[in-house]
Amino acid sequence: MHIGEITKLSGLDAQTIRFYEYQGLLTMPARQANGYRTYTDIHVEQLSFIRRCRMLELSLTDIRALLKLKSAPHESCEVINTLINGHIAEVQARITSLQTLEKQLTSLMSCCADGREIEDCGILASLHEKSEH
Amino acid sequence: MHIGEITKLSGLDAQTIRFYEYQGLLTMPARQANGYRTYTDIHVEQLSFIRRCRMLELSLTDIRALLKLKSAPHESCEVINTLINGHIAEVQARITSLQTLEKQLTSLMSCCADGREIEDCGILASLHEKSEH
DNA sequence: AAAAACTATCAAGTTACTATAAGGTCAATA
DNA sequence: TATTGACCTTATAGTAACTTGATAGTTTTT
Ligand SMILES: [Zn+2]
Ligand SMILES: [Zn+2]
Ligand SMILES: [Zn+2]
Ligand SMILES: [Zn+2]
Repeated sequence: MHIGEITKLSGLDAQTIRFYEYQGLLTMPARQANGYRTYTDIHVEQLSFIRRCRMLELSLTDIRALLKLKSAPHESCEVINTLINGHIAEVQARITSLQTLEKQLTSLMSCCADGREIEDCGILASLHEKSEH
Repeated sequence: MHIGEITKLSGLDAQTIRFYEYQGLLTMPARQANGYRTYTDIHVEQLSFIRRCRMLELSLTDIRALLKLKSAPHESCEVINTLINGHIAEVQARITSLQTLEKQLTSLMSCCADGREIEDCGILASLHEKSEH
């Protein structure tokens, strides 16, 4: 199949698919005499795998690592657990950080009321305060 | 003062300060005959303001908007409230999205146990599943 | 005088695409 | 047959906000 059909099957943009190929995440497809790429079901599977990983916001580096591990089927899968756990930790840390941010922003909002002029804006004043560390 | 001193006062890297100048976020400092930038207390204040905004993860575009508003002190500050509220909404949406992600990743982790070989890894199997939409 | 510290500019790398440009190929239609 | 339109190709640049590196000129210290 050509690239147009695999975009439909995989839900990925043609440019993105070529990009993954360039990044070494996708087995190189065969080429026709005219230069067109020819994909197989294997490519569909590979792209589905990548897409599922991306929806979990795994980085392309992480995905590359997973793909490499798949080629060593008899090693321990502990590395995979470690990778996913590391990713979970990143996500949790980011949630915590954003929750702190949300509190700060909400508190900032409470510094101002409607109908003020900009020179009296409590939000701007608060952003200008010297206090910190 | 030179750039080295203002890095200490502002907590920002010299390159970052030059970058902000290039981005039009910072009043252009005077130059000495040798080309060295000369900063004043005004620049320290401007950089502190930018830094505080960045710690709240406001974008440089948002900061540019805030700086522009400051030059119109008699307009209503409603736009500022809108900007910050919009930012809060972004943060909240991202938190929600990451919490969903965390659940999915935790559920993924439960698909595998220690001591398996990669070909039997439940995580990899799960990432390969066709089910979706 | 030589070395260390400071400053300058410019270019490239980071992430994972996305968009644009310019052009070759193919099938169907007028 | 000519041409339209859909499809494919490569290459380049842009996104966000820096960060790193290269190269070079200036000032201060030893
Ligand atoms: Zn990760
Ligand atoms: Zn206000
Ligand atoms: Zn924002
Ligand atoms: Zn496993």
